[in-house]
Amino acid sequence: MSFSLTRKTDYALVALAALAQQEGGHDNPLSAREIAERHQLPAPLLMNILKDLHRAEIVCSRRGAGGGYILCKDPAEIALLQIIEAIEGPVSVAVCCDDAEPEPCSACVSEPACPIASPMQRFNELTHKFLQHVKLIDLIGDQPTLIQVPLTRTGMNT
Amino acid sequence: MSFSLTRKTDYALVALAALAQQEGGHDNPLSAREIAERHQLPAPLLMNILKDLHRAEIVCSRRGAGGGYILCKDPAEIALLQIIEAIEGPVSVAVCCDDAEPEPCSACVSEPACPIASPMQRFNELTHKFLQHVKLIDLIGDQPTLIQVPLTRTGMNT
DNA sequence: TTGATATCGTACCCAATGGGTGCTATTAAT
DNA sequence: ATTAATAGCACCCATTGGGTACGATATCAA
Repeated sequence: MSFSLTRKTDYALVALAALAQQEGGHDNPLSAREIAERHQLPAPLLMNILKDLHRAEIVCSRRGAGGGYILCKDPAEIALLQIIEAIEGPVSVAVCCDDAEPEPCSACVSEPACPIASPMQRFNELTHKFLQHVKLIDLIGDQPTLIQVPLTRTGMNT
Repeated sequence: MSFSLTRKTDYALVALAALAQQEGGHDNPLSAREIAERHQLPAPLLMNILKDLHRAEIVCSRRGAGGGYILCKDPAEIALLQIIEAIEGPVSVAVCCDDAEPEPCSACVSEPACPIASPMQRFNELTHKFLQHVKLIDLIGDQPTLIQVPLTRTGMNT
């Protein structure tokens, strides 16, 4: 079940698609409740999700009566990576052997040249680039998409 | 923490990398215990993982004394999708609105044209193609990689 | 034939976390 | 002032991923 979007991210995409289709721009925000009712989603949860999207500056909000959310960026500018990280936190695992990570994995402790490091780093790289290339518009727009993910070598410079 | 490989898949990659580097082919299998010790992984868990890889026919096994596992395919032929699915089960979520799924999601119940369907289907499509394009050799080999993931439109034929 | 070494299958346990709720504070329109 | 909305908490529960245990089976070697 891993390596798939969580349900919360699903909901986020639903909400973002709704916001993208909403007409009227800044003068016509869409409330969380409205979206929830329209798509039969649990309202309080969707509220939390929209809060997260707001914190990540993917959507703008207007409080008070008649308020709601609006998409403050172009759907072609919003990468899926942003959305996922807004909802679920940083996308990465096995950051071992990474400079940012002080604690190396068990394999690194014993091995001078950790054999996990590069495969894992490479895959994380790939995934990041992949998710950065996929934009919101690719998922809700009409045009077909071509994603190119080049993997330049890092580390393992034998 | 979602949309990342689980630790078990990490271990699987470690094991597969070890098997790929193993010399001697069918006459020189590598035991689970050997791999576990070499990389400081929990042995019983790694055994289970290798069992899964065997069930998925990614590795071949030889029982008994002097036995172990060998990579029975070319690392250029093994897609990451196979590995992940072998360890963690089918990679897909929100299969709603899919023919295979009898129970539609909440949104589909209410909406004649489910707005989630296509974004989710598209993303699953993308992810599948992505993971099919990434081969084991891409993660353990020396050459840089270029992954191209074309997304042809499906559904939503307005 | 016996023992040692492996995998094979299955069942089980525990901690982490994703999915979901509730409450209070704040902001804005009427 | 009242109502309608978001903002920020803190909390709960069921699922599942990470890890263990054990008995069965297969193979090599003495």
